[in-house]
Amino acid sequence: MPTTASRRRSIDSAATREAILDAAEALFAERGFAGAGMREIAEVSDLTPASLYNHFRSKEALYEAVLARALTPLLEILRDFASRDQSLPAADEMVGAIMARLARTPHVPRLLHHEAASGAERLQHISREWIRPLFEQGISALRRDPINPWGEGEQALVISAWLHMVFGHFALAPLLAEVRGEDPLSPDALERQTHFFRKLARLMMTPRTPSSEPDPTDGV
Amino acid sequence: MPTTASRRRSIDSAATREAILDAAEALFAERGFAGAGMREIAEVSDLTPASLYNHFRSKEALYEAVLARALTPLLEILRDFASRDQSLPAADEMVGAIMARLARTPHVPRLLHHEAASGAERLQHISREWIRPLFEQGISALRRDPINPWGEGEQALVISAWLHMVFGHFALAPLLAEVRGEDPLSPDALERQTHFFRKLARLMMTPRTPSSEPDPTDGV
Amino acid sequence: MPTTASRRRSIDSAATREAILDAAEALFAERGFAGAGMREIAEVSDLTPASLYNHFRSKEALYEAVLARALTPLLEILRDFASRDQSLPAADEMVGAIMARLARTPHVPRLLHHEAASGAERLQHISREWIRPLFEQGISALRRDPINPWGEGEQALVISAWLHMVFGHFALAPLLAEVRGEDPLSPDALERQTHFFRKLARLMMTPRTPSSEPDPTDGV
Amino acid sequence: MPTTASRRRSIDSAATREAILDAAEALFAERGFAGAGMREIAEVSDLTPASLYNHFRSKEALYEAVLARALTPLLEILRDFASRDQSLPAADEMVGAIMARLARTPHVPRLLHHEAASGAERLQHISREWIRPLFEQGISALRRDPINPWGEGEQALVISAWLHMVFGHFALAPLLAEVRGEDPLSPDALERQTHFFRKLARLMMTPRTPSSEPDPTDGV
DNA sequence: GATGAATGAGGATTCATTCAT
DNA sequence: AATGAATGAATCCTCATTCAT
Repeated sequence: MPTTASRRRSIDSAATREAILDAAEALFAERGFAGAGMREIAEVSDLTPASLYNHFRSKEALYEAVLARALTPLLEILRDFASRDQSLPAADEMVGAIMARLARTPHVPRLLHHEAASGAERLQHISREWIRPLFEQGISALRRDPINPWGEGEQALVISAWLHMVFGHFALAPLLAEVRGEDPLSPDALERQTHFFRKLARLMMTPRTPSSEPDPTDGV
Repeated sequence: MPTTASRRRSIDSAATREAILDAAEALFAERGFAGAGMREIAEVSDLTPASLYNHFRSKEALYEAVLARALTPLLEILRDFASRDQSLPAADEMVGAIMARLARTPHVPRLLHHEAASGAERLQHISREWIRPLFEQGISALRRDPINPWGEGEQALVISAWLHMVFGHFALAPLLAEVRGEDPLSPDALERQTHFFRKLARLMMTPRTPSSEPDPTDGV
Repeated sequence: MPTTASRRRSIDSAATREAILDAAEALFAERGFAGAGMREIAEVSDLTPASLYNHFRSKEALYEAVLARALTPLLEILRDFASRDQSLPAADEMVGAIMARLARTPHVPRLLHHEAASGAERLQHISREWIRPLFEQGISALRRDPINPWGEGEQALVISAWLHMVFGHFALAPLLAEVRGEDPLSPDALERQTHFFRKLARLMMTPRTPSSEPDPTDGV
Repeated sequence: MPTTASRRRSIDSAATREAILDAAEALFAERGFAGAGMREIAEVSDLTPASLYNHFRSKEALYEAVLARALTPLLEILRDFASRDQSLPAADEMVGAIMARLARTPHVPRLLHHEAASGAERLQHISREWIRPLFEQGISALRRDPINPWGEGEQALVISAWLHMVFGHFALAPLLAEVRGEDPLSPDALERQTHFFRKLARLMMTPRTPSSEPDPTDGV
């Protein structure tokens, strides 16, 4: 049974830890692992660089804690969906929920993009621990939908495409904002985007209308 | 008229310059601007760090040279497509050609992702100079296609989606390789991916079949 | 009159203090003052660095406490010998007793070596307080032995030589262990060493046999 | 064939390297590995800390270079003696020459003392590379002297004793200076010390006069 | 008496860059 | 054009120490 004092201290400590994670998440997302400095993270957290090390053993450890905290909720959403049997297209709702979630932590996709590009050691860990489950849940949801037009070999490509579209929307938001002259993360824009995704999802899940056009052959 | 010696030296110099750009492109793509070091770039180019400065004024200048060299061909492809009037869905071929091009310089999308995530000053320049034209060409191509099912407000979203899917395929390749257990950049995988993109493009350009499902309303 | 509780606490405290001194002695001996860290000392003492400061004002203070605790018994042995009048070569027994004592605290000579090499401020204190008495007792013992072959000017050198041999045996033990393939501090090795020292002591105290060899002249 | 310029640069570089080694040797000897700071070494060498790394990969590498430069001449003296067959006691001259050499680089013994006390990994290397040869040469010299009074098991102890006396004289010089009120490294003191060592060497090599005293038994 | 958290000073090392050669 | 050496600034991190609890 913790004493009042120790409970208080533990609460303070947990708050500080979260503050550090917040600062680190934003900076790592913005500048990548190498580009974000402990000094700056400390400044944003209202601490001295030395103090960070009372909470995280190293920059690496801090980074991993950021990733874990950021990715866990996503995985839980996926798991939640997988556990329910849904008659309406799974992708439709899945995307909606994830959009809502990512809207609250838009740094996550950027973190993932940085990581993905790096091809570094850490990537393996992330891939196995977080992304592969995400894929598996997505593919199994696809399989349960009997009328979708995609063959066995295309399912992974469908999931990848959604991964790119959803995560890309958030990760490339600064770029899109510049180009489109509107913040893609504003509530308004997000709603339109979600709407678009749903429309696209239904399009992608529609049983193939036997088209008269021949399948074009690539000259790639 | 340059002497033989000076022309030779100039050729050597140009070759060295390209070697540096190659090394820098790979490293900037892998680790971002901050994460790539001049020392390492020099090593890969078989030079001393000091020598890099005989070819580029600074790390910044080198980075910009890398971006320019990488993005120019893409833009040219786009311009080329825009100049021709094409009856078949523009997106279909555009994607095919860009896939083929990116397959040869897979670093480019990663560079762009790093840049996009940063939200830094440089982003403005890139956006205006490179991405906005790319968007405009894409949208104008969409508009010229009279039967596509997307409303005026959705066109930018369609282009964005394609940007995410195409660039994401290359930029997240290391991650996808881990997850899918297959290199997404292998010729085989690339062909399947292109095929998938074409199928999807036709799907997305198909005139809307009046669906019986009501348009779902978001609870986002 | 202390209460039971307070006496208990005081005993605990004393025990903790000793534990800290033990840890510190070992680490200072191994790595010198600068090389030993409070963090490590705390770990070995099963405490937090902060807790050390409940027992010692500073690292300096802890170091001095270690020295005092380590050197006092040696000085007492010396004093004890000086107080008794001994007909048999003083050095003989003195060495034996000191060997036995040092065998129990082999860190002491290493501490002294670190200190001696440093030439630092602290050295003065140690020298005056501990080493000078040791020398004086040794020299006065030499003087009381009427038949030793050493002139007045050589007495300090004799004592120095013994200091080096005895302390060196313990201080350089890790090195000797490596070289000789045997731990010089094992009971067996220590006994042989003591035996050797006694033999040498008798040799050094033997009255000079008028040698026919001329005193060699140095070509140094 | 080096150009004039490159030869000049190489000479300058070598001089700088030596300057760094000089500074490092003195500081490592005085304060040990942990106690000596790169900043201070740089200051003494009239350089910036960063510049040190143009000449040595790390503090460790610098330290090892210091040790190598310091110990090599000693080993050569030893090897030289071993190669000559000498009728007069080998130890006598060996000690003289080494004293003369150490008088010129009095830091070496202190370095060795620091190392020896540390029991660290590096010790193995030093022991095998430098000290063991020194021992072997010494013991083989002892063996070649047919009349010395030491048994087979005592030879290593004799060598150890000399190691302690000779190296101790230099390593503990700051302490002895304090205690004896005279610098043991002054030319005068060194000559007396060498003389003493020679006298002692002859004493130790004297064939055993059958003493009537019984060999004392230790009560250790 | 013990400790978790905080910190200023300093640790070694790397950074991008310059310049004489 | 190429480079070895030099460097100021910054890197991550550890240090001894303090203090509220």
